[in-house]
Amino acid sequence: MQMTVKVQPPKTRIQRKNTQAILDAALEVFSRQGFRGATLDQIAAEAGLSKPNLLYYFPSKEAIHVSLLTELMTTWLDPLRDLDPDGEPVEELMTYVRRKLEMSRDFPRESRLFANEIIQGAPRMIGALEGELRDLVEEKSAVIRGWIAAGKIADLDPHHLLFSIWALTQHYADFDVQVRAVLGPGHDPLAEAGSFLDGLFTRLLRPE
Amino acid sequence: MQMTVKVQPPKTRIQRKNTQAILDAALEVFSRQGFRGATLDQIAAEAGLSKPNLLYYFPSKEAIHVSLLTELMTTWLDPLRDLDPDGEPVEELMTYVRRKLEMSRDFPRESRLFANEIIQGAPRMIGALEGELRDLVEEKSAVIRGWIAAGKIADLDPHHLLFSIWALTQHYADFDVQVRAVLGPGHDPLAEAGSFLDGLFTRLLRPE
DNA sequence: TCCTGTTTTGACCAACTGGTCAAGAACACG
DNA sequence: CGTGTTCTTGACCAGTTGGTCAAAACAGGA
Repeated sequence: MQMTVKVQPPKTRIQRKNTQAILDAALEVFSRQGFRGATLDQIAAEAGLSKPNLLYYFPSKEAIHVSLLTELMTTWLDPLRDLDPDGEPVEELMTYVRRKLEMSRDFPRESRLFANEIIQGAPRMIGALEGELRDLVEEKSAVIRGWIAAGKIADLDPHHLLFSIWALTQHYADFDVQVRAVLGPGHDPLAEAGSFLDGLFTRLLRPE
Repeated sequence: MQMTVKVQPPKTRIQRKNTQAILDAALEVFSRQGFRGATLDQIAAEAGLSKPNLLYYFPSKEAIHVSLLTELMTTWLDPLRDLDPDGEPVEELMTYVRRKLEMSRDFPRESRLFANEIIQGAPRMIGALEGELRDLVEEKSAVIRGWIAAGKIADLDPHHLLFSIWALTQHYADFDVQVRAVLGPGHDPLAEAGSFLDGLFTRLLRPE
């Protein structure tokens, strides 16, 4: 029966290959078109499979989308999870910024998938945002407040500090087209962003 | 004939009222669902009109979308246009930041419409981005470089400075759902963002 | 009041959408 | 090689989509 296919990690070689191809194709299409704008035909074509074949591996369009979002939520938060309370404060935060920017460079489709979901009102993620994400942010905010109290970094609202890191790094993935249009050819947006954000957060975090 | 309706600003009272209702409804729907995800039925329902009646005022779904984007492009760039080369540099840039944040507060749907279009790869806006927008950015970048050379503000890449302003302010409109989920109840995200960004850009722009 | 131009709509259409199904093709393995 | 399982697909379906059209309802000036 089919349950095996979706509940547990795929077993056979073919299953592994095809579910991966489907998720990859779906990421491509969903990240550009959003959930409603994407069609199973597009995803099937992109994956090099027939539409009924897609639906052999996933029970519905929604299931593919949810599968992507679930996987994303975990890996997306990893860099923040790694923020070490016992590390050197400025260095810890700068590392976080750099890792987030690397993710914009290496996984722009994932970033756009996420952006699409949020802009839509996060119909399938609101739970995770108010649960997992909120808890993690609360935990790390406490750490940051500790650093501030210890005079290690400037006095900034931890929530909005995190928002600013998200906004500034994800912008280079989500608005990539605009960034490139404005910069014109002969630029490496992500490399430039690297040194710009390095300077920005160095200034911002430095205690008075 | 119909041409009159769309080419020139509507003439009769009814035309003015209905085209406005349509554009407003379309903004609501497109900004949440993106172009492909939005349907004429949704827009018609939101506008309180029948679908054929929509198509009496606009020749197609695409025409409504283009109409919104065109209007948006102008008003969206106004604050940047107002950046005064002869003003006090830090004050000019802070004013720009504040106005952009006000737009996120007062026109979040417009911000999301724009974000949707860019994330999709800007199929209907790439021209404006590489033309109008790029030219304006180039002009203002020169102004900013002048301010830097005069030692009035810190030495920052003008392009990426502008990107950072866009990213930080629009984040509060586009990712509103996430911001509220993380902050929880009892917060006024936009107000807090106001003072946070004020502090951020004060530190950032201050010459060493 | 009547008449002309404007506005509105029900009925309709072809293309597309997510999803089903039964039957066939490919595969694994004794 | 045979056979049970996994994989693949063409044909199909009902609901939705953008868009058309002719006819009806309406507005407002003479």
